Amino acid sequence: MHNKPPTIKDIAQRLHLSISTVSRALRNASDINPETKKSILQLAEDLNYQPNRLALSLRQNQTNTIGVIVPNLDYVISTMVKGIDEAALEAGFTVIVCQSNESFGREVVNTRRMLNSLVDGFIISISSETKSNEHFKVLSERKIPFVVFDRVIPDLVASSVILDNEEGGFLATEHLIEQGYKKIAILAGPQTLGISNSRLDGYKKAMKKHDIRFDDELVTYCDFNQDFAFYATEELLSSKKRPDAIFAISDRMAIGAMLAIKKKGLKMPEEIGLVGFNNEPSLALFNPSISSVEQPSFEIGKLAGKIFIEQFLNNDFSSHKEVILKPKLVIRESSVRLTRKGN
Amino acid sequence: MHNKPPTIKDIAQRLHLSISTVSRALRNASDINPETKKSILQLAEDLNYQPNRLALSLRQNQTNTIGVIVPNLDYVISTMVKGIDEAALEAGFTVIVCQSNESFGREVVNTRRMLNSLVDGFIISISSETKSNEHFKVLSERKIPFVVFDRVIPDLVASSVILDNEEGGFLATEHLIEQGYKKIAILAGPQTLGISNSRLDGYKKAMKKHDIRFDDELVTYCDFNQDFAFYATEELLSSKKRPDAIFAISDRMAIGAMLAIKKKGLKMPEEIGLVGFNNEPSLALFNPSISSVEQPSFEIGKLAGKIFIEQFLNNDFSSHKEVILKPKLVIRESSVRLTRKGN
DNA sequence: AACGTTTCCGGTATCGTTACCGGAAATATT
DNA sequence: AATATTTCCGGTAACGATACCGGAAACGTT
Repeated sequence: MHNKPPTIKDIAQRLHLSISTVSRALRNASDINPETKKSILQLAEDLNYQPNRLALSLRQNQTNTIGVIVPNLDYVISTMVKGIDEAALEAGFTVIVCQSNESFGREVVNTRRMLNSLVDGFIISISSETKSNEHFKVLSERKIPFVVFDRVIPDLVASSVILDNEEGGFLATEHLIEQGYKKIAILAGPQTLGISNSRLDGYKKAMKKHDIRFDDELVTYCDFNQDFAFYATEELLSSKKRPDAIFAISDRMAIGAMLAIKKKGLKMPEEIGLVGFNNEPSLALFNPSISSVEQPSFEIGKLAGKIFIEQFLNNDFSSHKEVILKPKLVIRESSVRLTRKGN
Repeated sequence: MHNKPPTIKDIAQRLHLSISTVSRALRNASDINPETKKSILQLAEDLNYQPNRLALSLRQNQTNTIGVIVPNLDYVISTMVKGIDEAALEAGFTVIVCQSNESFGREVVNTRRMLNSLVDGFIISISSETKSNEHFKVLSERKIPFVVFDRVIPDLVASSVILDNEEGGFLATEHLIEQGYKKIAILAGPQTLGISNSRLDGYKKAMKKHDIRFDDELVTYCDFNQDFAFYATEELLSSKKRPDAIFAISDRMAIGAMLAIKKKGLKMPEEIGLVGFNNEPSLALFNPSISSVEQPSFEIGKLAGKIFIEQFLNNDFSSHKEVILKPKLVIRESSVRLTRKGN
C-alpha cells in the first residue's frame, strides 16, 4: 500500500500538529505535553516510523557511522572488525568496512569516498603498500577523528591500539631457542611494514639474550603470502646455512614454510622447528600441529572502537591514547623437541 | 586551515554566481556557458570539492549504495562479497556489509536499520535461523529491490543467484560410490536450510541411480560447525551401522569429521572416505588432503551484484531472474581408493 | 523595427530533520 | 486584578544539493 516510508510530516498532518511538535516528542520530550507526546509516540509506533538517517545526518552534521579501512579480511582482521562492531553496536554506531586489498590506491579512494559525509571518522589499519600518509593528514587538518589499529601509520600521531609485536617475536624465538634449536631463520614480512620490523626486533632481542650471533642470512623478507613463503623456505633449506627452525611472522607464511619442509622430506619437529603468528584455528589441525603467537584480536578491535567513540563523543582531538596489548605463545607439536622434565 | 569541506555555495560566492549555475556546471553542462563552466570546474578542482553525498541522496531519494546482508563472513561468503564489491565498483555503487551472525534478530535489525534511507536495496543471504520472511516482505511492499544469493528465502519470489546444490551433493556422492564405498553417511546441515536439503537430495539421487538403498540412519543433521560435526561423526563411527565414507556438506564439518576419524584411528582413504563442500584453500594442506565440492563463489557474488544493479537502474521490479551455477568436484586424497585404470 | 528564439543564469521549492525564536494560553505571583 | 512566569506549541531557517520555472540579454527572423 504505502509506497514511501512515513515521515515526521505525515504524523503531524494526521494529528493536526506541527512538525516541530512531533519532532520534539520523538526526541527529548522537553517542552511538550505528556498527552500529546503519548499520542505521537503511539502513531509513530503504528506507522512503524523510522527517522530518515540521511536527513538527520545532514542536519546534525554527524552520521553515527564509523568507517573502517582494512587491508584485507583475513582471520585476524575480521576478528578485530567483529570487536569494532561490538563496540559500535553498544554505542549505537554503525560500521562501514572497506578493504583496500593491500593497495595504496584503493585505500586513498576509499578514504576520500567515505569522507564525503558518510562517516564521522575512521578506524584504520593501513595496507602494506602504504608509505605516504598524505591522505591521512587531511583527516587531521579537517579535525576528523581516527584511531589506528593493528598496523600503525608511520610519522602520524593518533590514538592507536596495537599488539606488542616485539614481544611476540621474542616469545616465539626464545621458545625455539629453549627447545634447543640453534640456527633459527625468520620469515619476515615486507620491510616497509612496522609490524614486520617489530617482530624481527623481538627475534633479535631473544637471540641477543641467549648469546646467539645474529646472522642476517637467516632473515628473509617476503610478502604475507603462502606461496612466497613456500619459495623462500625452499631457498633457505637448500642453502648451505640450512636453518633448523623457522619463525614465520604470519600463519599463512608458516603454512607455506611447512609445505616446503614436507616437500623436502624433513621431519618436524625433530629436524626442523616451526612457529607461526596469529594462531588461526586451522593450525591445530595440521600434522604436526603448528605453534603460533596468538594475539587478542577481538579485544584489539573492541578497544579501538571504544577509544574512537569516546574521543568522538568528547570532541577530543588532542589526547592520544596508545594501547599495546600482549601476545601469548600457543605451543603445539611443530616446535616441541624436548620432553618436559618433571611432572 | 579550512575546517569544513567546500560546498557548492562556497564556489558560487567566490565566483559571484548562483548555486544553480554552479550545480549545473558540475553536472550535465546543459544550459551553461562553456567559459563559466570552465572556471567553475577549475575552482572546484582547486578546492578539492566533493559533492556531499548525504544531501545528494536526500534530494534524489537514491543512495547508490547496496546493503549486503550475510550470515557470516567465512571463506565462501567473503569471496562472494568480493564479487559483489567488484560489480558495485564497476557501476559506481558502494557496498555496506552487515553480518547477521546466523541470528534472526540481528538480521531483522540490520535490515530495518539499513532501510532507513541508507541503501537503495539489498543483496541477501539469509541466516540459518531465519524461518519467517516477514521482514523481507516489507521490501516487496515498498518496492525496494533485492536479490538473494547463496541461500534463498523460502516462499519469496525474487531474483536469485545460487549454486546447483543438488548437483553438488550428487557429484560428491557419486564419486564416493565410484570409489567403491558402500555405506556412505551424510553430515547434513540444519534441516531448516534449503541448501542443506538440496545437497541431501543430490545425495539421494546418486544413491538411487546406483541402486543403493537409502538409509536414513546414515543421515545426520547438525549445525554448520566443526565441533558438532566432530561429535556427530564420533557417534556415527561407533554405531553398528558404521559408514565407510562421509560426505559433509561443508568443509568445516568435514574437518570436524576428519578429527573424529583420526581419533578413532581409522585410515583415510583406505578404511573411510571423506568429501567436503566449498573447497576452502586449506583443505589441500591436510594430511590426507580433503576432496571437496567447489562453487564459483566470486562469480555468484558478481552476478548477484550485476543483476541487482541492472534491475535497479531499469526500475524493474517484476521480472525475476533465477541463475543457477554449477559446482565442480575437486578430488584429493581423502576419497581416492582406486588406482585409475588406463593411461 | 518589432518580434520570436536561443542562450545563459538566478530564484525558489524541496528532500526530512532539528534548532532556535517567538507567542498564546494557562498558571502562578504580587 | 494586574503582572510575571510557565507550559506548550507553531513558524521559520537551516543542512547541501537538485529540479523546475521564469526572465534578461543576445541573437536571429521577417
